Amino acid sequence: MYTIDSKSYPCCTSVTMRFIGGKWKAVILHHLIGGAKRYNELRKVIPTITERTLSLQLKQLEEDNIIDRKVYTEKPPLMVEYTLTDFGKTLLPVLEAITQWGIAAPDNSKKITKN
Amino acid sequence: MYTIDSKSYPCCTSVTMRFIGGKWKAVILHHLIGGAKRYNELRKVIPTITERTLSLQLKQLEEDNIIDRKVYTEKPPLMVEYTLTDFGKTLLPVLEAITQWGIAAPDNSKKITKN
DNA sequence: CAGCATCCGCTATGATACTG
DNA sequence: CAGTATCATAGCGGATGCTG
Repeated sequence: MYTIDSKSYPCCTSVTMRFIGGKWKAVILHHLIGGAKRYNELRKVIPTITERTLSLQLKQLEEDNIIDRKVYTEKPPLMVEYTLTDFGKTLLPVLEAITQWGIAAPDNSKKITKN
Repeated sequence: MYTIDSKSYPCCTSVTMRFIGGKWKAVILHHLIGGAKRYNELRKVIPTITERTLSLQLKQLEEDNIIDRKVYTEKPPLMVEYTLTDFGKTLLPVLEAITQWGIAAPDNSKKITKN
């Protein structure tokens, strides 16, 4: 049994899902593998996420110390960059496995269409 | 861009999360890696899941052709076994990566307590 | 044993408009 | 540019009781 922020998780698998579960977190992290990205750059590569949701997910990832948020300007227009922390980088093998499966999946399931 | 059941997914990562995302699916699959398990066996190894949720998640995994449901009796008491399908087994590398990260995570983050 | 039925609150996600 | 505010909704997950 594991405890995170006063909540219980029954096994190691559920611990991982606590950090990268949900609809968007793995996708965001996937796009940060190549290096730092700005808020609007993330929006462009994930066109179906809304501003609000992206904002909330980034905040949570930052709280979990998986990504780092750096502000480069004092006054508008703002310039903010997001990068993986060292802890976040320990997720690389997981993200890689998730990505590879997603690439191969359309060949293995009729439900998935690539277009 | 990918399409599954008339919904759009912006990248391969989000496709994978469509199948194993959420709080429980990866946990359930993790416990099926070793072979077939019955409904109540799953409940025992995942004590914090409710009957209803386990039931719903199993149904969804079955619909996605990730697990197979076999009924071995005609009349009560019922005997039902769940196993990974061949398609489900393609998830093994992903589940393995998720599990390994969960095992190592408490050493890398102060937020996680093992007890 | 392996579930379904019902009710319900919470959280996640979304649409739109606005701001430092 | 990088968000926040507000409002709204859908689905997840839970509690309890019942059934073939």
